[in-house]
Amino acid sequence: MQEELSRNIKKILPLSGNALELFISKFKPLSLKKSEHFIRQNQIHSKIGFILKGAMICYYLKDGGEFVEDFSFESEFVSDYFSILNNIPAQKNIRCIEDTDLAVIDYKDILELYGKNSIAERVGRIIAEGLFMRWQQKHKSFLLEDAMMRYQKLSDKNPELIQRVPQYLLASYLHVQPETLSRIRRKIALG
Amino acid sequence: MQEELSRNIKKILPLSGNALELFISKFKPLSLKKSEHFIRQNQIHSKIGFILKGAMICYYLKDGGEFVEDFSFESEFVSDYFSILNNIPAQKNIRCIEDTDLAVIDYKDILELYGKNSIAERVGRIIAEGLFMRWQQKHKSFLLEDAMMRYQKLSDKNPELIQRVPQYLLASYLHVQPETLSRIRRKIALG
DNA sequence: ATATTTCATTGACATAGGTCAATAAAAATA
DNA sequence: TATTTTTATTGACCTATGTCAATGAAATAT
Repeated sequence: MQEELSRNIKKILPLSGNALELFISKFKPLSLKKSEHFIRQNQIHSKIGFILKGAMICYYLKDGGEFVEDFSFESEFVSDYFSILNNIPAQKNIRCIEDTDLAVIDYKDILELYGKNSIAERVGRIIAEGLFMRWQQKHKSFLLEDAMMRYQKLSDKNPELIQRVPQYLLASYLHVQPETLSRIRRKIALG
Repeated sequence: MQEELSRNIKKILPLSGNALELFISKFKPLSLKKSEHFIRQNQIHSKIGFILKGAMICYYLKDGGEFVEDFSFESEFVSDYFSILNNIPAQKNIRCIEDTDLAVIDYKDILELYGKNSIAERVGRIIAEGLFMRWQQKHKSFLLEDAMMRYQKLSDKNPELIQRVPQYLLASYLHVQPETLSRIRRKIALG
């Protein structure tokens, strides 16, 4: 697993040599079946997963309903980073929507790395900056675009996702009802 | 200005001694009148302001309309950090809604600091983590709460803001029309 | 101080999206 | 493969919120 992990991590983080090896060595493999949870709301945890193969969703539970916040696929990290940083129980759920292989690291190992290796601190900053940008853009799209525009942009930018994800979850992610997404799709299909 | 700035920065960033002084020394004062812009969409820039006194809004222009993303007050930073990090022209506008005194630093000075001072990198990480958390929570509230709930939580958490900001801008921030916010307020007042 | 402009409120009405129910299609399971 | 469960589509209807217009209040400028 470590070789595959190393190869994939190198692609997305500016790490090499000693720092990379030290980082990689802390990961442990974890395989989950479709519909199994990696993290559940209210659970204490500090784990961060890296997806080697598979697909997952992050969602909030509210009034018995699921509100999808995000999808994650190969070579992406999954965690409730907010709750880890604040040292509080998970605020959200992370569940597999396909059989999934993960490499899992504990946040305390990352904190240790921050102490040991000066490059780690910089990588931590760059990751956090990336997360900030991603979430700001997400908020921007909710502020400026309606559901149809969000759907069209998503299917332009990430057509695979549309295929890979059930439509009722995609609807939740776009913040409309499944019926509404179905009507949006029909409207687009007709032109 | 530097003394006042130093006092305020100390409150919000884990900086002291040399690192603090070095950081503070790079700021330049700037005073803007109500309705003047600090940053305009499409403009090239790399400045970050720290509000000493006053109030500002960040907003996007789309189809001639203003979409308010955020308000900022004393002891808060304002910038289009996204465009700075990506080295692209500003994506948004930042304008004073009161006469405002700023201390302004250029991002290149911060980059320099990252090289010189190991603590700076950590502060940069912590700031970015804070930004990530803030924007993720903002997105979460749009996903889980309606405009009335968002208004109520905001006025509980930040009653001063409600007083200080014109209602039509607050409406835009909550992503409803001014008429709708007016009706939300009436509904709440009646119970 | 007065005039002018901007902002907040309210009503009437239109419309997008939500809800509920039925059916069809697809996927999972036996 | 057959059966059952889950998901997608469609129609009818309802409710939220947007739009437009009028009025009054507040802020700003002269």
